[in-house]
Amino acid sequence: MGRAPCCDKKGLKKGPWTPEEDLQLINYIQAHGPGNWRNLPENAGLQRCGKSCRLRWTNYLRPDIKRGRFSFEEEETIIQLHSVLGNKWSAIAARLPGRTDNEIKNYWNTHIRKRLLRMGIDPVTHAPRLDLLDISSILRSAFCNQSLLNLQGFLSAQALMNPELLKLATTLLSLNNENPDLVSQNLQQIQAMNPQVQSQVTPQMQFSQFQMPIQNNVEHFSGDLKNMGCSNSQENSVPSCLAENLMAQASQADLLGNPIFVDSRNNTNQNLGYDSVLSTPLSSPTPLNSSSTYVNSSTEEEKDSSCSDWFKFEIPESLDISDFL
DNA sequence: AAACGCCGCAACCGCCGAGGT
DNA sequence: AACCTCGGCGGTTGCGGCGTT
Repeated sequence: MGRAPCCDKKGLKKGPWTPEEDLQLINYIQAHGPGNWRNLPENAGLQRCGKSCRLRWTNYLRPDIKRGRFSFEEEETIIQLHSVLGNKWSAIAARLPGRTDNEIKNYWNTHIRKRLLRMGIDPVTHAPRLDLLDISSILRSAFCNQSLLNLQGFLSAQALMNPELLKLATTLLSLNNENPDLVSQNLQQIQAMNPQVQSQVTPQMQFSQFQMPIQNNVEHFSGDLKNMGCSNSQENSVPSCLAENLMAQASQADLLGNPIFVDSRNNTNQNLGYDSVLSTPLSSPTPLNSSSTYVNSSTEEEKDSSCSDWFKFEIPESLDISDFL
């Protein structure tokens, strides 16, 4: 049985709301409350359907609506929540007081989604796009923009997604004969986080001291690719059979590229990004692992630059990386 | 200055689930 | 159980503003 329209649409006005209509709606709701949206237009003297009134009120006229640019913290929150909730805009909006689902949806589609795509991150899975992951460009970008190479963050956040990247990083460090202290320092940090992982590669590199979950994911992931009979997806989206793997891998690092180190001793994450998201009360949104501040007047390019920090890592000045570029 | 194209956002559309009868 | 209404949600559209040519 076909559904009856929410109201008789004959003679009802559509399109942009006028200030007079807005005032009428505001005055009515302030005096009587929304009540039954279906009957509201008639009672308020508006030539609109109830649905239009409700949308106008909830998305624009509500007094607690926050207008203006999204802050960096809000943007981080949206990205993290989207990675968990998907396109559940209302659920995301519930954690961003003053923001509507429509506004968040628009902001995602017009800003965040495009930025993620530019960065080679699939906005659906939040994993690097396998077909576009260009190692040299990532490295070039990072090396040009930053003189810092945070090896552990780099490897944990990115190498686990791509065995080639892992190999490249290994080679990178192997070139670092002139600065063994840095290698030692990084490895000590890694070892401190995973003391039980045994060495599998060369003694000087000891890359297997990285987390076993990473290794397992890489192997598992490679296996999936083999099973699919494809080694390089042509599609933007990740094949559905890979989605779970990718999400699992993505969960190893938060969206700022900060690795979520799994402590195999007690099986807890040292970076509780998602947990903090999920446990955040509705009334008190938190910056979600952000120590940075974002000025509203920043440009999109500045935001891109900020996001380039996702690939930030430290690199010693003595390390010649030109061979890779 | 005009034409054109792109982009952002408000608003609309259609579907769905919950709840009432 | 079947039907109906309503509110809510996500996807899509279309208009206006802005930049470029």
